[in-house]
Order: sequence, then structure tokens, then C-alpha cells
Amino acid sequence: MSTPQRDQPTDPVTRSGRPVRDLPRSTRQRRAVVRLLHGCPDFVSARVLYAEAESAGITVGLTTIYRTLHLLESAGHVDVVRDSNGERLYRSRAKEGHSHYVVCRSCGLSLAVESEQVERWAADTATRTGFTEVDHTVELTGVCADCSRPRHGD
Amino acid sequence: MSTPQRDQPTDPVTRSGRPVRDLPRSTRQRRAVVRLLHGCPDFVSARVLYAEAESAGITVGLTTIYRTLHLLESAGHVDVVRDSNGERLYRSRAKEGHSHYVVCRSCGLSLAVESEQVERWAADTATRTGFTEVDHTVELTGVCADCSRPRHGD
DNA sequence: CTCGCTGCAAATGGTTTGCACGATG
DNA sequence: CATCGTGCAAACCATTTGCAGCGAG
Repeated sequence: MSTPQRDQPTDPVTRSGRPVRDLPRSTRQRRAVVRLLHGCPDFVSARVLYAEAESAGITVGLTTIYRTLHLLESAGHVDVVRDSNGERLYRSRAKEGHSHYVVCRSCGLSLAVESEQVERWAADTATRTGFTEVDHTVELTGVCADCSRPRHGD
Repeated sequence: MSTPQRDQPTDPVTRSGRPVRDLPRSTRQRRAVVRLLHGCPDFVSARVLYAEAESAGITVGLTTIYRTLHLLESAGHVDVVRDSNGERLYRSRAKEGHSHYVVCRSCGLSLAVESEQVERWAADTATRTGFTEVDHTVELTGVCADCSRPRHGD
């Protein structure tokens, strides 16, 4: 029989059977990754973050970056997209809401776009198809105004 | 005069620089891949196709499947999505042009969904942001009605 | 002091490429 | 007959994992 808990249904436990109630430890590396991520205006890959850390004089292993990124992803603190190579790109979630971006194929510029319509559509589609827990990935790519503008003095 | 274009190599050329104008040769393997793909109701990975070919008694190398899939992709004959692992999944494009799907995270069932709203939103967003040649990727994942059905006796 | 965290290196696993042979047009 | 297509194996490469030592709580 089920026990009426207010905890999340996904409540992992350690090998010893102890529930993971503790928040992740606050280590220098994790803070560094988070800070570095906040400093990046656009989506970045784990390896770019690694390079950033290096040039910032911070010693962090690539492994740790990946693991921290996973943590942030699970906690919903970052937006994640995949580039055309299937690489994961992360961006610290600026605002509270879930947002989408239009990315320039030429210069990489990314702009957050209003997506209420899509959110509604996704929710609506869920209902219509009988699906639950519907999550969506929306990626817009194009050529930004600046890059599509013909250049004369170049 | 030189055309100051910055567009990406959307126009495939052979190593020799010759534009790909010739139709690809019609080989037994390619036909097999296409036929196999047509026979799959849902999205399949290259490796699944490979297995299908094998159990159909058709000898086709994985390499050839990948290459054929790329060909079909370039020609716009297939829809491509990425699963959560970044794997590419292909589906022969039905007659109704560009469509989107909602995929069940539990059983893999994929359903084409109406996406006019999204199409309009994408086009609208392009205008609003000044982006041109906007392309979009929309992936809906969830749990289908069948899989989310409550199980009794717990 | 204990258990989580870290990082190196090695493993994974999907996808791509080099190369020599075979099939197509 | 000249190319393009094919397939094997090795290369690639982003990401994950094993393992032993270190640090946070």
C-alpha cells in the first residue's frame, strides 16, 4: 500500500538506503561552473566551459563539468539544446520560465523568443493525443538580420 | 562578380567540386534501405535498419545505411529527430510534407501531430526577430495514454 | 570520521572516413 | 572502362564510468 508522502516520487536513496535529502555539497568547482555558465550569454558546450575555466585559472576536470551540468539539468537550472552535431549546449536559465531561442546559423547569436503559442500548442497536443507529462524541445535556427544583410565595404 | 553570399553549403558537391546533378545509382542496397524504411511505421535508427536488413536476409553494411540515410536526408525524403541520447532516428517522409511527432518515452510510439500553429509561430517569429531562412525542430515527448494507465494491485 | 566529490584515464557507442574491390551506367 | 558505391575496420569524439584520494559537513 502506498504511503502518502509529500516528497517527490523520485526520491533516490544511497546504497546504504539513506534517502538523499542533503543538498549537493557546495564545492569550489561547482560554484565555478555555475558562475562561468552565468557569464556566458549564449549556449555553451561542456568543453567550452572547460576552456573558460582554464583561461580563468580555475582547475576543474571535464568530468566534473559534465557531472555538474547534469545536476543543473536535473534541477531545471539550465536550458539544454543540441546543435546539429548532437552536442549538448547549456545555458543558465535566466528567467524563471521555460523559454526557447532562435539561433543564427552564421554567427551563433541566440535570441530568446516568445513562445506562449508553442507552450499552449504543446499542452493542447498532449490533451488531444492522450499523452501525459509532455515535454517539448523547440529549436529555431535561421540567419539573423545582421548576417543576412549584404555587405558592401567588406 | 562574386556573389557575397554567406550561405552554408546547402548545395552538396562531390570532392572533385562537381555539383551533384546525377541521380544516385540505383543499387540493390539503396533500394533495400528505402524499402525497409518505408516498412517502418515509426522512427528508426540506422542500427535498427541494419538489424532489419539482416533479418530480411539482405546484406547491407552499416556504413552504407548511414550514407544512404544521409542521402535521403539531403534530398528531404526523410524526417529526422534525435532521441534523448542524441541518436538520429529516421522516418520516411509521408506525403504531407513537414510534420511533427509526439513520441512516447515509455514505449516509443510516435504519433504525427497537427502543427499548423507551430508552423505559423515559427514563421511569425522569424519576421519578428529579423531572422531569415528560419528552420525549426520541434520534438514532443511524453507518456502515451496506454503507458500512463494506472496499474492496479500495487 | 564518513560519504560525497573530483579527476585521470579508459571505456562507450553512435557516426564518419580511408582504402581497395566490385558494380553500375 | 571510368566512376561511383560498398564494406570492413579503424578513427572520431562527445559523453560516461571505474577507481583511489581528497574535502565538506
